[in-house]
Amino acid sequence: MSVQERKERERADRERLIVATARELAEQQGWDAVTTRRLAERIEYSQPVLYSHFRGKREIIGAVALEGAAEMAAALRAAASAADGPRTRVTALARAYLAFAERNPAVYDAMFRLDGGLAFAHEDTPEPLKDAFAALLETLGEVAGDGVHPALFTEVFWAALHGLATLTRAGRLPPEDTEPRVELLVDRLAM
Amino acid sequence: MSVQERKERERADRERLIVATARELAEQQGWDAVTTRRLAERIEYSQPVLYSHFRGKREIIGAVALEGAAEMAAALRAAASAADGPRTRVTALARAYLAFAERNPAVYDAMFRLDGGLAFAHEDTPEPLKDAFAALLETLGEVAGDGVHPALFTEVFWAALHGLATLTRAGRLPPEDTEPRVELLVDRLAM
DNA sequence: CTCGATTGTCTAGCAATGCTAGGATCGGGT
DNA sequence: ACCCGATCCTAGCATTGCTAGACAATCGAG
Repeated sequence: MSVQERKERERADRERLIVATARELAEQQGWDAVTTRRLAERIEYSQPVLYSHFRGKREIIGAVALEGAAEMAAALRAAASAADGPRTRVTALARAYLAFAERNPAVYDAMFRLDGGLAFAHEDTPEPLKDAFAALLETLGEVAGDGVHPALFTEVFWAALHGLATLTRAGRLPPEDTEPRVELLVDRLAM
Repeated sequence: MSVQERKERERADRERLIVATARELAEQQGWDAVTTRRLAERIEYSQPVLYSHFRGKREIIGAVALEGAAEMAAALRAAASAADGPRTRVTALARAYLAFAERNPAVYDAMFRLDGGLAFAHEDTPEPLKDAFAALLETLGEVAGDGVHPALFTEVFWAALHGLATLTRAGRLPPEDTEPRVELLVDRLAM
């Protein structure tokens, strides 16, 4: 039985290696550079091995997205818990969100821009994604205001952050004024 | 001289045909289905003809984006001018923006999601893009509030709209609650 | 310890993609 | 009528995601 366990462990290790390598490569040279061949070469296996772990490239992107979602949730909670007072927490949360997007552009793309074959807003939404939304909700729910559904408020606030993140990264918004944008957003939206 | 003029006219016609066909195909089957071969077949020319008009696929996407930007600017202005009172105008503008994104998903993708090789927020930003932003600014500048730079306010509001549009289209947000989201956004952000 | 079977991995190849070189063909000007 | 240039197409390249089939290593049974 121990033999089989070792094999499973090795398999799991290799799967982690694939995901980590894909992420690394994407952060270094962009997702376009993440081809199955290059990825296979980096992990020092042949291409078909990838397909014994994942159904295809999409699933690899999805795996990176899930890993990123977990990290993001942790980062958001850490930032929020370091601040006190609901509004301060919201500001810290917003800054942490945008900082995460800026520091991990490839991961952010995997989560929200690319098609990782993940389901959202459904029953079968993967746990890390639901948890990342929950992390937002925890802090944002406090400042939704009377008569406003916390989830709805969180969606709107999240959409605004997502818009800022993507438009900035795509060069649609000059990056210098990020801070005043955050302040304006929190000032107006949070009650 | 007339011969040359006719040729130029025909060339311009064909270029419009290429852009229109690319857009149509993208709206019907998504941008993934817009391959140079399929596109060439639809316009009843061979592939290399495309490259005598555009440097590559990116530029074709860019052309669709510019066309879309002009349309969007017109749609936004029409919606805004049909409403009176600054806040009502903003609501109308927001609805028009999201409606445009929903009705022309491929065009919206070309404008903001895909890489069309266009420059933003620079000197050399194409006119239609600057004009679309101007259309937003005209209406949103009125409700920026005291001491808030109209352009900055417009950027934030735009980012929020963009976030709602993309997250909804990507299935990240359930589409039913779009209207209350818009109301919340206008309620809080507009002064 | 040996042998068959199963499991795992790689080589080789497919169809589709964006893009380009080279030759054929058509038309206008002299 | 002829030539020359513009215009267009056939054919092909390298790269992509993905897969079939051959090969080797490993494990369990006798």
